[in-house]
Amino acid sequence: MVTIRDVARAAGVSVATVSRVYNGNLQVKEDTRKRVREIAAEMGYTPHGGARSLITRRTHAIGVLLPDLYGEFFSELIRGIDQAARARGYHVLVARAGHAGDDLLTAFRAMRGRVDGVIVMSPEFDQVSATRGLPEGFPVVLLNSPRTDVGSAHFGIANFEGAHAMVRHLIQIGHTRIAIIKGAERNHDAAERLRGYQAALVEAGIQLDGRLEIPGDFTEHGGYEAARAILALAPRPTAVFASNDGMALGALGGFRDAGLRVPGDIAIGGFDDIPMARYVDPPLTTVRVDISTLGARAAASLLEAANGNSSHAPHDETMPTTLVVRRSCGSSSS
Amino acid sequence: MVTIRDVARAAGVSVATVSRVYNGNLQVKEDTRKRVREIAAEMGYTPHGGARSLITRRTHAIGVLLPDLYGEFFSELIRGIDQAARARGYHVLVARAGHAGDDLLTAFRAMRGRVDGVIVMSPEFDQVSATRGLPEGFPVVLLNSPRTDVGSAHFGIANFEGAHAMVRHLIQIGHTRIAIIKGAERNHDAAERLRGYQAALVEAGIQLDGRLEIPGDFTEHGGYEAARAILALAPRPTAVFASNDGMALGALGGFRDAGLRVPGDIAIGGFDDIPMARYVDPPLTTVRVDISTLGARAAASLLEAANGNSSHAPHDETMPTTLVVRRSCGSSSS
DNA sequence: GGCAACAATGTAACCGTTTACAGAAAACGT
DNA sequence: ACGTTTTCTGTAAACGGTTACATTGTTGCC
Repeated sequence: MVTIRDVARAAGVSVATVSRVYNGNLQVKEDTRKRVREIAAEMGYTPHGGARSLITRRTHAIGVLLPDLYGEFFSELIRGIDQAARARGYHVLVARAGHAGDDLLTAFRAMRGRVDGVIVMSPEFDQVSATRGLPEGFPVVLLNSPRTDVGSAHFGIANFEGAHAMVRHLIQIGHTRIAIIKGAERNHDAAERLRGYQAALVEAGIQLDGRLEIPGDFTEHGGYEAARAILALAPRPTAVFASNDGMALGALGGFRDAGLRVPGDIAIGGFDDIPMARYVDPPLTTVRVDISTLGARAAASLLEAANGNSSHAPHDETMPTTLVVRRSCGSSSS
Repeated sequence: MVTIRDVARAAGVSVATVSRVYNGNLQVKEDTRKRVREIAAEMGYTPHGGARSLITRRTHAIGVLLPDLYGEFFSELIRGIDQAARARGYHVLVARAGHAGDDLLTAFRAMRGRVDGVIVMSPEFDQVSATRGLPEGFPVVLLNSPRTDVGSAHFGIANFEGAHAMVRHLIQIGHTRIAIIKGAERNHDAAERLRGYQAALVEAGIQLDGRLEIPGDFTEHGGYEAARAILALAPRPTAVFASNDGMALGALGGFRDAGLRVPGDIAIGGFDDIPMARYVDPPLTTVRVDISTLGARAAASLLEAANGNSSHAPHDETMPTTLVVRRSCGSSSS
């Protein structure tokens, strides 16, 4: 591996000069610069990023800690983050930071000295506490987590509003007995969506009924199971709000296997608007979230903080959601 | 930011001792070790990965260069890579290495000193050449690229065999006039799938017809456009093999918009078996590829090479594919 | 008690860069 | 010709760790 010293020796200059050439420092005579460039190219020299960042204290990379790497939600998120990062000349280090206790902390440690800041998504309440005891002043932005004093910024989704809009829509088209398939326990997004559901019902003067709040886990399989639980209810709900599209899809399968027609016999609404939502039969009414933009915004905010431009106070941004009406609920004209 | 020297001073030992404690070196007395650990924890010390890797020459990270970060193919790939990497204590650095000329080379340079090896996916023929002029001995595994002498290993998909099996299936259930929607130009996977299609036809004694080879670009929109081109053909093909599922979905929409029934009026087959394939109506007959395993295998191979265990000669592995028959082609019983 | 062997720790060189500071050479004004 | 400034280049000290080697303190053995 050829180092800056090898190049310097070959070009008959000092390492400082070579370094200056590579950093666009103007204080180098034109022909010296040219000679160094040529020799370096010839030798196949590439500056060692690690060494450089040791002294400059900038890695030009940001870390992303995610609970999971599965599915379109994350691919969209990473896409948005990468896009914003690369636009500013930054790289992206991705890692799974599991659900297990100190997993997050371990991942954090591993990133020390490798990244200029971290985007953390840890929807589980307790994990955020693990974020404490991290080097202070280290830029962190939190995604979809309950607001805390940790982190320089916080980005989230309008879970409450989205769920609220969805359920209000169901009520508007005539449903009064509406079940919800809840998201994972101790998950912040899930809790907010449940709140939105309840608020919409209360506003419409509909009595809350705990039996209509079916446990779920955000997986397709969980949705399928939930559908069976719903079928056992008497009287049967006429509509179901699944806390995410994955579960909505599972429930769709469950109902169909039981011989019910959607939306004829039972209406279903989801949340997220994953690309698949448009393709199922019937197409899924759901709540759209622009995930890649969420990621891009988070990355942009992180990089601002990392570059000291954190002029503005701790940032807290919530991405709006929009209701996307398709056929799985029956249109309002039905 | 607290360094190893701060800890050493506070604990009244030398930096060497602290370092030894953190590297599990046994040559440290039990109570010294304990004291150092306590003080370090109290001060919130975290070893600086960058500094460490400078001298150890191991970063415990691998880089992944992808042409795109969009869709389920990549999310699955990254998931597999991350899984294999983390199982061995490695991290993953993801970057888009665009289609533009020397983009790949730039990305490569940026990774120098940050990763122990790189997984490169560059289905475009010409890009691989850019891979030359990289530090020799640097572990690189190529994904879905034409075989070359570059890189320590090569992983791919059985594109030819998969396409061949798909088309043979179409022939078996009675089709003789079969169109193909081709993949992106100059793309290796696309070229192989086309070869598989042609071979299956030739084997069945069916005359090749260039007009049945519709251009495509692997996007859903491209599939939609291709469907319109196919409808203009006379006589109309009775079956279409789309070079990937995205285009198959687009074509499905195109045919439906034109009032055709699938598979009644025209059969469609795809390639990849993205999760969505199961959910569309009718469910898509396609060729399954285990993408996350592909990623995991590639990562495992890379890490072996990076750790000098490259006992075996340059590795070349092809992931098998399996035909998944669903309803979009009509079953063989039809 | 003296000496070898061993265990625990310290000293300092090194990894590949950047950059403050200093020195040399060239250009300038008088 | 000479001092002064300006431009270019070199020297060496960081950055935060690891590790070969040297040093010190113990123990075991005769």
